[in-house]
Amino acid sequence: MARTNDDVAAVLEEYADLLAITGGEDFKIRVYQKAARSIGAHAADIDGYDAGELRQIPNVGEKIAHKVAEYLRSGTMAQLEELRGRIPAGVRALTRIAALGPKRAMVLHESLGVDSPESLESAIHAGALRDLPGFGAKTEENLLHGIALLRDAGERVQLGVAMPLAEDIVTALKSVQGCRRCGYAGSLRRMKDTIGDIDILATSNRPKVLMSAFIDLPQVTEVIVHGDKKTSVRTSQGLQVDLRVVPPDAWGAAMQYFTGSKAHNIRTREIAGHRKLKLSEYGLFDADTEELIVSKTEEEVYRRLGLPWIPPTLREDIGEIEAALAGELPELVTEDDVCGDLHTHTTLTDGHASLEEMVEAVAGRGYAYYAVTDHGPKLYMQQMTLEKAIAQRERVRELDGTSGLRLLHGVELNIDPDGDVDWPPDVLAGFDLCVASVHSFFDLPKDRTTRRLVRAAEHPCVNIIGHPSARLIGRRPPIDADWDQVFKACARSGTALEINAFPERLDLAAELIRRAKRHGVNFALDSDSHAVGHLDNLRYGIGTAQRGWLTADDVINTWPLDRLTAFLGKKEVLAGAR
DNA sequence: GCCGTTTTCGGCCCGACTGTTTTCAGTCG
Repeated sequence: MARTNDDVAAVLEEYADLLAITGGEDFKIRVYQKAARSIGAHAADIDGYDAGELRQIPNVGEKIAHKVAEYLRSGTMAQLEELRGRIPAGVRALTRIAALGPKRAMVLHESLGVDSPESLESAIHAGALRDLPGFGAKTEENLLHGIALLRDAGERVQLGVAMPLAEDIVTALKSVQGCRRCGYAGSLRRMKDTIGDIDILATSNRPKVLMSAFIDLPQVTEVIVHGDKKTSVRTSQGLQVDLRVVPPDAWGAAMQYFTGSKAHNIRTREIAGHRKLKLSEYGLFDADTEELIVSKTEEEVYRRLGLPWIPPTLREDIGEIEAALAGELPELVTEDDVCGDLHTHTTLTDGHASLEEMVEAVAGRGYAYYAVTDHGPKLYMQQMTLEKAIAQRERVRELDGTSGLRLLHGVELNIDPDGDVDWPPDVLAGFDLCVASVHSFFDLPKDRTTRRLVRAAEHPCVNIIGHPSARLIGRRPPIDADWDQVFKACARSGTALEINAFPERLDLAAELIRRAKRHGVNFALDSDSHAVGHLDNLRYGIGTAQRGWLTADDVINTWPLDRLTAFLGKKEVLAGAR
């Protein structure tokens, strides 16, 4: 479910951005950002809260509580509207360009009238930035690069944005009279890391009623086309949503068709052709007589093509058809296989929930074990110290075993440019597990980045390389490394690669997961939670792992605790033997 | 604008890099 909290957090972030662009006081901006994060991280849904209840949330004081209460009542805030009136939306979009913040965005707007990434690109090509103080040749180059990066992300939104929206729409449509079945298809069902538009499929004996209900949904701001079989709308986030209604008996064939991918469908239609069959969204037909053969379920459709049912996350025509024909489809890892989370944070560093709150939330998830891995001291802004880590460890030991949960005390180390990490081995040996991640120096030459990651992987105490490529979808490209060398080092040294489930990371990405798997690497599927609500993000990591063709056996946190601890302990044994 | 006191005002995660300057603002994590 898309939560009110997320809406409000987005609105407060927008307000903070607009304050920053208009030259607002730094501390004031930060307070709005902090309040946005606190509300986003607040465990309960704030829908219906009054100002008094809102004030109970950390970093929400009198002023912000009233603004948020106003938003909850009326759907907007007067002061936000005032700023929106002064600053074109495109100027805020400028700050999404890497290395361009609010200050220089405003300079560009005020002196050159730049009001979108596109107009900035034109201005650069026209040489308009040459005479602007503070903008040199290198800056122009960086800005063009940033604009290209933004364009590559295009109009697509992150999986973590599209999924809750699609689920809300499906839930709403299922309750409409006459609706028999409803579900999402397309790249969302294939769990791609970004989504261009949402495809929703339904069967109904009253399609007109369903379509009317669809265009009346509160999320809809624009109707693009409106018919009985297909209706397309745009939502307040600018995302297009297509609803297609098919006859009840065509559900399976339509689901297969609209799930795609296009490349996968071309292959399935080819196979149909070879068998003198014709496959469309309405069913599998005899090519000569046009007689319907099957259409009710996807399983039937695939079976009549001589194939087992192929999981949507594999349908990219990258070998799944061949594997299916050979009976060698992988038994994909599922959320039910996961026994614990191995990378999470608390308020000791940059998390928003205390150790106790996180543990309590996890206890309800049926995990067998759970690791707390706050940042090490090298991430200076977190102000971690060994004393704090040891105090946390004592508390972890006290809580261990409550609610049947085995607690592991870990740390997320920072990998420096040379591949070194925060603490010496004798300190690290005191942790149950060490995640090590890249948080800075993203632009090192490829050979240096490779050495850096290989050294980290070969460190006797590092068990998991966290978010290995350090990409931020639409904002920062992956670091450049000779990945095969890195994967070999991980396989050799018994270091797992993380699949970080945070929607803006999804790192490793599916393609690199497949490559790593060929080297025999193990993986850790982690939420990297900084709040209770983030624990649910794990499902996006599951989708990514499935797209990487992983089975439960590939993933160390599906293993029982004794096998996991043996894996974590093996590194030190290896190190001791050296 | 929030928080937490030394209770009504002062401090607010800290350090480093980049590109532009000629001593630093802007941006980032």
